[in-house]
Amino acid sequence: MTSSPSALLGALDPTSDRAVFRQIADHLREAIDKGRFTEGAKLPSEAELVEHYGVSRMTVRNAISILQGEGLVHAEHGKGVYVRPRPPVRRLASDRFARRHREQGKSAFTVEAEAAGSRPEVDQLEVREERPSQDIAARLGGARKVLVRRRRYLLDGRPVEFASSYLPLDLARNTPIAQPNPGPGGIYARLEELGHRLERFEEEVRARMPAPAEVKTLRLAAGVPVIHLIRTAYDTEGRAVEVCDTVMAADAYVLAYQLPAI
Amino acid sequence: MTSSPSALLGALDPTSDRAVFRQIADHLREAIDKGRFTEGAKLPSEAELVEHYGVSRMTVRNAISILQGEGLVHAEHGKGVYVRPRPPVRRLASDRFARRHREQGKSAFTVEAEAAGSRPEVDQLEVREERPSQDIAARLGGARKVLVRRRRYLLDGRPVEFASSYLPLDLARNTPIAQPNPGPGGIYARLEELGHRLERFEEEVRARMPAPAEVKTLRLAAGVPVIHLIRTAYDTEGRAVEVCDTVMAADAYVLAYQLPAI
DNA sequence: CACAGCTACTCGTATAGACGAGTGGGGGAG
DNA sequence: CTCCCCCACTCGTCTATACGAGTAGCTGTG
Repeated sequence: MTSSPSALLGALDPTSDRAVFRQIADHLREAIDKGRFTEGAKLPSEAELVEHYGVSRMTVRNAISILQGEGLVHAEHGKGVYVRPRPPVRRLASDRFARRHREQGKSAFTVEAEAAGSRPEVDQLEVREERPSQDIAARLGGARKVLVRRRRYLLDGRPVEFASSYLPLDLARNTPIAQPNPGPGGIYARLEELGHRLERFEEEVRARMPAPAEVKTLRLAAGVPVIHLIRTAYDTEGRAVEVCDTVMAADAYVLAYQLPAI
Repeated sequence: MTSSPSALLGALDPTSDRAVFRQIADHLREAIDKGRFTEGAKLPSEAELVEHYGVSRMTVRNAISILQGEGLVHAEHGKGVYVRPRPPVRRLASDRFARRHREQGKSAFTVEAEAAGSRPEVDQLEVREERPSQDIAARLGGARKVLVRRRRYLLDGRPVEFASSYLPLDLARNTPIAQPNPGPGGIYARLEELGHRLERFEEEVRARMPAPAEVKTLRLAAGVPVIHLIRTAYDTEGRAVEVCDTVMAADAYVLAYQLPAI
């Protein structure tokens, strides 16, 4: 016998013109915000909420779906509705492409994850030649064919990021970059060995709700947006030598940048 | 008499184990992606979809609510469900805090918006003294009281950003910074006049779904995340002189950064 | 012609009920 | 005692219905 939700949740206000399911959502949200339900805690079941508020089940489900859309809770079939724990975030430092980080044997992702005590994995690696989209082609200065490297990154078994790198084919073909494992320091190290000394990166950051394919690939919970990052790498001659298109689970990342006050 | 949706939408697959409302959502999403419904176009009404698929209205509404959660469509009471137009985005360039931009009379937001042909407004301006949250205090090096400047930014009447600046009180009290209008070049110009020459900014970027208050302030549609940006400004002595906490409508912004390849 | 009101259409909210499917615990069979 | 099955509980899907409320166009009245 679980204790009645009445101890934690108030009563509806029949005089309010706020819809009943919104009032219920408000109650639950407030209870979560105030710590009456902590991370990982189980909310009252739909049946209990129906009983407590004296409304129909669809009304209760409607309320819960609001909280799901806000990313506050997630439902587990057959078990219950739980307050979503905030997963540990991975901080992308602004110096993550500093040359000194490339001197080591492992990839930046691996080194950084292990330093943070997480278990890194790379997954779904795919290397192929393609005709680029108009956008990618334009960013690469009009390349007509590109080498694409796709891969998925996981932390402790959880997918957190899916990235596609595009390189002009004339630059990458028949080089270690076209190998699944490009070697220590990653493709940036190889690019520099090939004579393309990197000068700067440009990053564009957007946020949006994920497409269904992204929900699947990143195993995203309801109410989790994605950060869409497009990075272009330029060499010292001003040529765009790589475009990396990355989709990240927004609840797993915080991006950090340093801006000089010129 | 509107034309039947049958011309644009397929039929359900009864052998599929995908839920009916998901199949309907898939159909509509595909039709939108393929341009059979363009931006601003009206989807078939709930009644028409009920008729077309032979399902109950709740099932159709369930399907539509998926698309709303993805930010693809929005419903207008009494009118219909429309494909969400992508609003013009404001690009925040990485040099937006360059000193040369402060030399002019107007604020960065105003100058930039007018250059882009939009009508900028600043709104809900509030200046007050407060005890900072633990997080803000830590970022400001342990300040116990701060001056807070809050304001909302609008483009062409649409709220796009809500920002709060926090400055150590000992630094900002009885200066033009404590005035509602701090004068040409904004508070960064005033800080430099006060002897705090700015050296660098640190920005942290997160994305998440908005809290209800943010939905209201930014008049956010369903399925639009927010970008949460926290910027700390440091002077040449390494002191944190301002923290700016900004919440932006994610569909209105793209952030651009330049990273040197050191 | 102008305008008020009716009406048909739209989505919003809410009810009551049914069945399906995943989970976990308790009790009975071996 | 161990294992398996069943049952109770959970959320997931779907139907059918009802009324409320916003919108827009048509129509009849003044």
